[in-house]
Amino acid sequence: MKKTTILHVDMNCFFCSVEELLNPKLSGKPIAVGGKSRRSVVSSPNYIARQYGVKAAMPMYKALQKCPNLIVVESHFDKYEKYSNDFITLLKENFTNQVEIASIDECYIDITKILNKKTPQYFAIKIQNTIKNKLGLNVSIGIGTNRFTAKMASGLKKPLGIQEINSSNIAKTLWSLPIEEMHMVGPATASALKKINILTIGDLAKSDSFVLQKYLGKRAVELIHNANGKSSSELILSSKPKSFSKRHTFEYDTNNYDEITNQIKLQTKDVYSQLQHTDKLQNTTISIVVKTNRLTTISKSKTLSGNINYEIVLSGLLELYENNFYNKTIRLIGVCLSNF
DNA sequence: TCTGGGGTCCTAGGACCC
DNA sequence: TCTGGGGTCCTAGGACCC
Repeated sequence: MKKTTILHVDMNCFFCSVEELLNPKLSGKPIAVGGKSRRSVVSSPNYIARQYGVKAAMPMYKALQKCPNLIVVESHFDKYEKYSNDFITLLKENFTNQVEIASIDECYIDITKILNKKTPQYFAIKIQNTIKNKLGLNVSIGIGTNRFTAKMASGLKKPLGIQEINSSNIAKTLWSLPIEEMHMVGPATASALKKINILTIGDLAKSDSFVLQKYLGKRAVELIHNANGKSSSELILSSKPKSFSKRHTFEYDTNNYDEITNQIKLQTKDVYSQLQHTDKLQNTTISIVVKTNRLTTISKSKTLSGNINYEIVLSGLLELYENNFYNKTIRLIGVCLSNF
């Protein structure tokens, strides 16, 4: 059986790169895509901004402290979506339809069947050139035998990098990295692992899955597999959305009934119109999400049986709000539709 | 005058059914 | 005369990703 070859293709600083394409005056300057209000954060900084210590998810005021001449550009999601669609279409038309969309700026490609004695590097270079020539965007490409190694590989060389992780170099490329740099290991898992002296991806690779399950539950097995370069190479070629949501952080915390319910109405309208493009409108779960301070999120939901329409959804959401949060001072309000 | 917004997946407890 | 066992659905919350 032929060995599977997966590429992970990642567009570098995607939002910023699109903004620079649309407005060439921005290039060569430190920029960050994100909101301009007092509680906004950075969605995407370009490489120049990163040199000043600006990072994604950083509060914008903090980014401006680190880089006073930072140019803040408000996001244009419709444009990013267009570039993202073009990116996927180019790959499918020029290479293979074995493409899994991982997010707005990245995908996995299974090139096993189109290799024909050529190397993965040959295709990686060809893909980089195609995206650069047709869209004007830079991509980093990771080569692996499965999604995990490909994903980790693309992160090793940026921008415009090509890196392979295979069984002969996994120890050298991956195992020395600190555990928090592993895909799917966030702050909570990293601190749990550090407590039991698992500090690097190599430590995790060599750890005992039975012991680790006591700390991480079922996830332990998959994480150890990944660290050893043995995860799934099966791509998910198409999937339907499982939920639609909207949320909004108020400029200042509020308990104002009109202000909050107006937000709920706006969000519901938006989210419901997305739902109409799906085929089924039955047994839908509606949820209200609230943040009372910056740390805690509370959600209240209920499942509506039978057929639904906009009026039923909106009155259900308003009822959830009134029954649970009326007169409470809140930081964020959100609505979510799921389970359809 | 600290930390957005849009998603996915998993887990745990309770209700309810047979 | 004091509570089995299997299964499913619903709800709430947490962790993670970009």
